[in-house]
Amino acid sequence: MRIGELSERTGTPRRLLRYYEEQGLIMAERAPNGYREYDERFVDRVVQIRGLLDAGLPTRIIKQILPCLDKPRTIYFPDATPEMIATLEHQRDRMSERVECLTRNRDAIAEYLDAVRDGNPPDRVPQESTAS
Amino acid sequence: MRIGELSERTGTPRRLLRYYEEQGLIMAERAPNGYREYDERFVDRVVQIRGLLDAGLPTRIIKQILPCLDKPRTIYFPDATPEMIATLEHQRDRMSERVECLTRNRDAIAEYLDAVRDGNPPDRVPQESTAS
DNA sequence: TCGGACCCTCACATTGATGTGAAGGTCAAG
DNA sequence: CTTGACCTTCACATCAATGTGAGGGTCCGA
Repeated sequence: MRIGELSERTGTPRRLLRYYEEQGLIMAERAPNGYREYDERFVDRVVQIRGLLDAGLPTRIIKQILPCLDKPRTIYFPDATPEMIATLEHQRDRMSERVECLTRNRDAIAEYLDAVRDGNPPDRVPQESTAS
Repeated sequence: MRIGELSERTGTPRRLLRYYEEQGLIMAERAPNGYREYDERFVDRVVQIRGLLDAGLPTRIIKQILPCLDKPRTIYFPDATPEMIATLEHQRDRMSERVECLTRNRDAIAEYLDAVRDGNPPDRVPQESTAS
């Protein structure tokens, strides 16, 4: 598919698809006329990239971790330098911190919302019984 | 405490503490001489702000959700407008999405690291053998 | 063959979070 | 009283992610 379709299917402006390529996050084939040509797996890839960007990771880091995230491993273990390992471990831990922070605050928001909805004093333990 | 101490205790540049104030995230008292004066609870507050910023939330949103996160509720339920409720629900869901994305990718990194460690000879101990 | 819908590159603008430094006030210790 | 370590505001700089648009090529259908 070309950039327009990928853009629509991922909800990502063309401009950004080109930017991600410039940053080395995706590498498109080129048709003889110069048009970028993407295959199906770029859809998930782009969605994944956007998710990570939204979660606060810079493209520089995303570029480093993306290669390890392919389902069929394309990166051989011997290619992993000690520096890369260290980077990955660090990023893994940083991501865990982010998860904790987000979870904590999200739960606090949820608790607040529950309290507001119930109109009850917030000194009780809220419980879920609604599945929307 | 004054801005210097808060800066040191939170690992946050003074510049940013003033910026957070400018963005309405914290409101410092002023000493008669104009110096900002912070009490203990600002330490946690600033750490929390930084965590949320790092997790991709803009100051605009953080400002909206912070008031609901105080341990002893300072915001009364009647103050919650429907718009605010909707905003909070939306942010709560967005944060859940972020958590899922981060968790998924972090687990993939962890899995990769495990595989690398298993597949590599144990001479991966951090040591410099730079024969460059 | 022409128009419209694609695509290309290039380049400048903007926004949010930050860095940095100038110019100056406050205050405690020497 | 002076010095040095604080603090103040103001303002410009940077960086990453993104917006926007000019200027131009490609290709398909009327």
